[in-house]
Amino acid sequence: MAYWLLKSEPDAWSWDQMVKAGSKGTAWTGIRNHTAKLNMKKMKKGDRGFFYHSNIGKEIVGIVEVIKEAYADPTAEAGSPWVCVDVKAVEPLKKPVSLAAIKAEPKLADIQLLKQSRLSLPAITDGEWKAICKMGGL
DNA sequence: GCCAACGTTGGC
DNA sequence: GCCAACGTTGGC
Repeated sequence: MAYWLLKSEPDAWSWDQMVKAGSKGTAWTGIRNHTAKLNMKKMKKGDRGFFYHSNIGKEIVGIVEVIKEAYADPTAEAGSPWVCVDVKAVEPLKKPVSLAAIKAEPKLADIQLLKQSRLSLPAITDGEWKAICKMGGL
């Protein structure tokens, strides 16, 4: 089981919309970055990810689960290499974990989210996952 | 194959 | 609105 962090601008797609999509989930499309694409191809059904609000909020608000592995992104040009996955909301964090809190936590100093701030799909290690869940009250 | 210019993301 | 990080493009 691997862990990920999915960035989304709440203006475009928020946690509330993720929850409303229910168990059918939604396609997480629009990734146009090769590092993120490679990570997406590693995502397996059942993997979990944090749902992070970028720009507005700048905090982790919930947990999602991969329900469909990488396939051709329907929002990309036909024949382009871009892929997407389907994810569904699992549960919200009891207490959102802000970017400031992540930066302040020594255990999270090496987290890819901070190392590559522009990457929309960083990986999360087991240790980081546990630490953030705890910070989020789970 | 290098590097400058430029565009985009995302935090502040 | 600014700027740092960084990916991409295009000239050489």
